[in-house]
Amino acid sequence: MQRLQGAPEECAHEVLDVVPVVMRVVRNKLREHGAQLLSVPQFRTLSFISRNNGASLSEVANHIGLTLPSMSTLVDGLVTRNFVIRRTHEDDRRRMDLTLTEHGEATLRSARKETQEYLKQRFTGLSESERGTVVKGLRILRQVFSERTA
Amino acid sequence: MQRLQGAPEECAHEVLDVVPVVMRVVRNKLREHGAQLLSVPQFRTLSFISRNNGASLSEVANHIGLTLPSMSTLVDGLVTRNFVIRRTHEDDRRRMDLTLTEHGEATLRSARKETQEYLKQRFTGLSESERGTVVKGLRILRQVFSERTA
DNA sequence: TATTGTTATACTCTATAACTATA
DNA sequence: TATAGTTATAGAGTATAACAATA
Repeated sequence: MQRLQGAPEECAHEVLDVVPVVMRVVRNKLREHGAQLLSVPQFRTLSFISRNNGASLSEVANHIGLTLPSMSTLVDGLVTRNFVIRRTHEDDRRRMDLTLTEHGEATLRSARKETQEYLKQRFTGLSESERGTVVKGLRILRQVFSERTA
Repeated sequence: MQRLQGAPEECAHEVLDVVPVVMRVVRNKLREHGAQLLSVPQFRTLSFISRNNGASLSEVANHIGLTLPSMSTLVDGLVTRNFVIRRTHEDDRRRMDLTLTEHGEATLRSARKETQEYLKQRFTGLSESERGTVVKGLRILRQVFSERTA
């Protein structure tokens, strides 16, 4: 079965098999992050808002891949925890402008750092070329799964 | 930034960035599976039991990476939906023997097929060599993240 | 009327703590 | 006493349906 490495079937199979396993490690690591534990969607939401200051709720929901009500609830939690500031947009009062607080930025930074630190360790056992393959593979996956194919 | 492809940092960064995106697509696809929608943990649990007939609850929990209570609840749902048979072990009456029903096997098969079918499509746009890279990268990831490092 | 967001409701996921049954 | 599982409880994630406010 090693010979169909280039087949779409094999890609599909490996994705279904491997991605959930990696995901679980990432989730557990993020959740360990001291008192300020973050779920994966919370982490991703903070990341997005940090990169897109003043984003609207719809924009965030769309990017993260949640429905609007789900994102509304999620952001609500982030506001309560003082990670996010939510104000109505000046011109269009239906929209919300989302930005991170200082505390939100700091939490995001340290959560990202801790998690990456941990993941990094896992990769030190590999050869440089193996790591290169991992990075290339993931970049291709990002491209494949970022397209809004619905 | 393209030049540090072989660095552990870059692996960590890509994992944190890309894996959640792919995961979401997989989850949504699994959940679309007709009336018999499965969550990712449910799907993985059915897969494991199918491959390991008569597995105990602890074994399943351990493999999937859930706590025993969480797995107990999850399996409870699968039993209710007639996907799984749960009986006490003959010799050690503390243990549970888990097996799939015919219906469970069939559901698993068709959920896997539909999801893989969908994922496959996404990969048809790639070159054979790109797909090879994806497969190789994922196999390395599996190896890295299967080790019980805690 | 169309768009942006929130609220209500309901399940699943998940953990920790406390418990029961068996060995 | 140690092991295998369950039950109780609680918070987060998520969806759909119904609603409110603004354009």
